[in-house]
Amino acid sequence: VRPETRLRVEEAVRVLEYRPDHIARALVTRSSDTIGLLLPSSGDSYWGEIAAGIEERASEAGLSVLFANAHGNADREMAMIELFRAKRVDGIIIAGATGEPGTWFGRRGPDVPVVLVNSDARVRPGDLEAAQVLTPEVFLASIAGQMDATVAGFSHIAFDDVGAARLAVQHLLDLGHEALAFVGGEAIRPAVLRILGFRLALLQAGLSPVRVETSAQTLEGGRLAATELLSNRVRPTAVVAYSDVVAIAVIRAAHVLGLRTPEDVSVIGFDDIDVAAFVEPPLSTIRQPKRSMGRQAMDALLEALAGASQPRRLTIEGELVARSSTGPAKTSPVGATTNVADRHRWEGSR
Amino acid sequence: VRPETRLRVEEAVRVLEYRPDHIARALVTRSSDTIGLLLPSSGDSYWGEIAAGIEERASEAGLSVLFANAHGNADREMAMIELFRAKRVDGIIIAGATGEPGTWFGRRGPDVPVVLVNSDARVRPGDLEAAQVLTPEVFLASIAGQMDATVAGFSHIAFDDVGAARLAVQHLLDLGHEALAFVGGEAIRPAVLRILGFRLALLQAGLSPVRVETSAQTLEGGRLAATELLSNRVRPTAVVAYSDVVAIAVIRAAHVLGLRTPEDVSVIGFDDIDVAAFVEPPLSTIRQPKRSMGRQAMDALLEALAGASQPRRLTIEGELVARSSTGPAKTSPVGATTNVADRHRWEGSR
DNA sequence: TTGTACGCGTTATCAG
DNA sequence: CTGATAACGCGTACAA
Repeated sequence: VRPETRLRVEEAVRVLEYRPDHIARALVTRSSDTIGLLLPSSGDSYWGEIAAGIEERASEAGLSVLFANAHGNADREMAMIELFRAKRVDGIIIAGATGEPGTWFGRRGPDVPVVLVNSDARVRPGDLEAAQVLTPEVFLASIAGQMDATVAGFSHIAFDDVGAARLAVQHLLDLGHEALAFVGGEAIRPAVLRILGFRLALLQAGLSPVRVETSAQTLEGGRLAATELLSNRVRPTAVVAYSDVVAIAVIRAAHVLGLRTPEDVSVIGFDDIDVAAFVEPPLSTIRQPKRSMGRQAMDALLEALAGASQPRRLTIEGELVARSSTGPAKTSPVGATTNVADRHRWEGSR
Repeated sequence: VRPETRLRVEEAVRVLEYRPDHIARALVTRSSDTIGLLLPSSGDSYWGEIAAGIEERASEAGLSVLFANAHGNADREMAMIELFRAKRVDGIIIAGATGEPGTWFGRRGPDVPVVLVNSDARVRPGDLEAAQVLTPEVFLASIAGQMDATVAGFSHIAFDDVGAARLAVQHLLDLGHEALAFVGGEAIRPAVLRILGFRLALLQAGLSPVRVETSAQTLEGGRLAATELLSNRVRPTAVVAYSDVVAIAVIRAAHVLGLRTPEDVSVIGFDDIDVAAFVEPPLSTIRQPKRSMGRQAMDALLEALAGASQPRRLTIEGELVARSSTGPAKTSPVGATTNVADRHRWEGSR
């Protein structure tokens, strides 16, 4: 370009305050430089962190993000995906999906790359019960095929829930605990898998769970479930909570019942949300690298956008963060252990 | 439309899987049915809740939301506003802005409606010191004009920080406390205003603050500041923390120093974030209706979009939620009160 | 009621 | 290297 012309143009840009119109550009290039992000909810620091990682990476790559909350509602999830497509987004990231991926797109399949975060598939009715009753190996096998099928064709960044739960149990075992219970988590995939990992690890150690008490994965739900569990005559010495949020509720419920943490009952959670280190006592937990997972989800989408033909599958491992809500098991408080042993025998035999 | 033709069209829609192209539509209607949302960060449950309220209302109104995190960086803030305009959003909501609204748009002013949430203006260098040193009335007057000027032309939904701080102090006063300190909050507007309300309320009661210890508004920042404050020989009997996050850090720091809450030191925060009720002890706080504020911000934008000529100004009042982190002041532990009284005299006279 | 032409602000293509 | 012109898919206005 002739320098003189260049200057004249630049001057014109200045006085007219010209800015390229991305809408018109998108119409002709058929690319909006925008991705769609669907979350269960943005008010929650867990999904918020994942969203932050996604936005961060997207922004680096020059993409904007259109976001919506699905509120765990499969219909709304579909509607939003439809909207994203109408808005001609270049790609879609769906976190914590509750619907059935197979139904999201019509006969021709997805017309834009899709990456899933922690949402491999819908839990089928009965899965939660199956996870508690079936032999873990049998259940794991049955679920594995189902996962692959429903998620076929999508990239997927998933936390290793089974492995994380095993880590949690192992930590408690190392501290000498033998009477373990699981609290919280409804019929959603991560809960099913954490319960599974919990049972698997216990089985390997030759133990049976004292109890698996499911509940809504909220503070209130956790409180209710924990109160129920801990006011029982036969108490666990340690509880694995579905999440840090539930763990905080469990500690609180224990406190209300006059039980100290970790002296009377150890509690471990999952996720390592930001307040975990600052509650009283500081929470032991299995850390989930949320921000990094968000970035990796965006990386996978970027790859697909760049023309990768194979969807990317990534399993993210958790990491034990041992703080103060877990401690050594009391050295045989006679009466209690007898009861617990009875309970074990009963649970193990059904 | 003739019913027969209608059916023929609908059939065609079905077989071709036709969906209207919002991009092409936006080009001609000059309206993208999308708004831009700029947050300081989405990983944080405070802004996340506000975002949730905004998204909820926007969705009801049939609008999508394009979001970005500014990370408290004024340059990035400007860049994102620029991007939003290039993408032809119908309106912009900016939460927790750190930049100078006057510089966001060129000579001609904003070309789309803008609503601000809790971000009336930039704090000028010196404001934080002024808030601590000046007579509150003088400072308040000086700041009021400045706020109106920088925010002129924008709608604004703002939490009443001054009033909220007065509520917090009043609560402590009612419990018999006389030695109060403020902890946390850097040179950002809400901190300046909360410190102001804190001083104002104390002044009216004829008291002086034991200390105002500023810090980053993070768990770590709060911990450092509180440790510094509480390891001093002259300790307050109650502390007003900049936020719930800081309050949690203060309680933790107190605990590490062997101080019990609320027996040795009462602590109150602001915001009522979701874990506030579940930390140990449950936090007393001034609740901020975050989700509702988000909805109201969106309402203001919708109003402007509908053609309202006047920007909407809304001040949202806080609400005291008294839980267990605050308790009655100890009835005159002689040695301590003498010291505190001395300190008062010294502080008041400077 | 139905069909047709034009323009929205770009990019891409092709002739000068 | 420059300048003109044709799409992109939709709304709108007007003619048939």
